Amino acid sequence: MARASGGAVERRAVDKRRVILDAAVRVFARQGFHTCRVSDIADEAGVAYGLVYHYFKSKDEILDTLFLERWDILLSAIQEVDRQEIPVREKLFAIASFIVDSYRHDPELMKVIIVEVTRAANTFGRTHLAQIREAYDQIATIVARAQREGVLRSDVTADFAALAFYGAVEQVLTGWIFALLPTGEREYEEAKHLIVETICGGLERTEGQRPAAGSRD
Amino acid sequence: MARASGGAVERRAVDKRRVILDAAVRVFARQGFHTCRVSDIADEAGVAYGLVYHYFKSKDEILDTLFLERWDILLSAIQEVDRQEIPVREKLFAIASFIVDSYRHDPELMKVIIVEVTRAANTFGRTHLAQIREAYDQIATIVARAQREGVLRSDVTADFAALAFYGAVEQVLTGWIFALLPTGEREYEEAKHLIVETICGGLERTEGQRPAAGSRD
DNA sequence: CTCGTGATTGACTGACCAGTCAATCTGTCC
DNA sequence: GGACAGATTGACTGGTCAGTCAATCACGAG
Repeated sequence: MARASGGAVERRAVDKRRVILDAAVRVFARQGFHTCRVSDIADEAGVAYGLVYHYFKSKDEILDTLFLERWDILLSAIQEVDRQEIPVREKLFAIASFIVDSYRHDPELMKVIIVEVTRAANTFGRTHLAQIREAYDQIATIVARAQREGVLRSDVTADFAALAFYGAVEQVLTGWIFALLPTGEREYEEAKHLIVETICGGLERTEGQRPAAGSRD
Repeated sequence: MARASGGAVERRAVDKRRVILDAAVRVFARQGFHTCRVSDIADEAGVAYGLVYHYFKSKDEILDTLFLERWDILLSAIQEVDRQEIPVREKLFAIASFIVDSYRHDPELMKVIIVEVTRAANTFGRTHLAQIREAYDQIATIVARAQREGVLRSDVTADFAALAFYGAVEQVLTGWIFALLPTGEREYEEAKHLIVETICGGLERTEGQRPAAGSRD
């Protein structure tokens, strides 16, 4: 199937699959995975009900696909960041930036991934626990190296540090998703700095560091 | 109904309601709210199907009740902590302790609250967003006061600090719930310190603070 | 003993919806 | 043109379950 000559056919086929996936993002974001019907996705995509099952084995597989597509990109991005020869703080900033920018670029997709998979570890995320853990582990690796180099304190375990970092990021996205936090270009940039500042620098006022972003004493 | 003389009747009635609620916790924890059937709860409680609807308007109302009961206690606990005249760090430690101990005392209930409500803001938590926000706000208030007193830095907003703190706590509980993190008495105690240490002190190695692993000031 | 009220029972119903499938369409290849 | 393959359609089925309800029970009061 899909011989070299059949480019046009295959292109069209791939497109419909994509159309369905994109529609699913919108529907999941709007109604939630459990609440929506497969027919809602078909309607949103402007295709017949049955076509959804031509391209996907089940409703679950659609969410699955959406998550894995995006999570793989995230994992690659973290690895890429880790390869660079820059200070931890910059690595963490780069990771926070990547995730925040993902949200900026496609809030609906990120909403689905966070709300329906990452934060729904019971229902659906269970299947993907390994993937999610992989992200934690990569971050922990970055922290552990910095600890060995003496840049980060060692009495907070790397695993725990990764948890706290990821927790802050997820919490911020969740805040945006449910409008607990104001959104906007400025807020996105600010959040990146705040996350890294909080996790690396800590909340307590110290002598050494007071970079004060336009602040007064 | 429930005349003064009818103590025994009322007691029995209240008990069955409680039996159903407790059974629901076990069932929700084991199978998840969406996956379980009302008949599973009835079976677990050892009562007839219909009795569940005698005490609760709907399946949702059971989860509702469970969440609100517990969340009210949490909110009171935070307020109580805030009333005390102790340093921020100790206040945050007390809050972290309360939540960790809640988990220690009743992991199934906390699992249900975290997984099915708090982390499931889309499906169910939406109804309780205001309650959840209330907890954030109370924490933010504590941070804000400490900022005014000059104990905490002011370039990280109080709202954001609360988010990061709560995020760390929730992330740790989630780690325990899904066995990403080892559980046990020692781990529970350790977690309380790590959360506060990370959020207040930050991950970076500094001159002033270096309370090596086992020690306390 | 009898009445009444609330507790308790579990069979039943009505709605919903994921997934199936047989029919039809579209385009390619020879 | 004919035949084949995959794309596309949407009506239909089968199973699931939340919630209802009429019947029965348990017990206190008079």
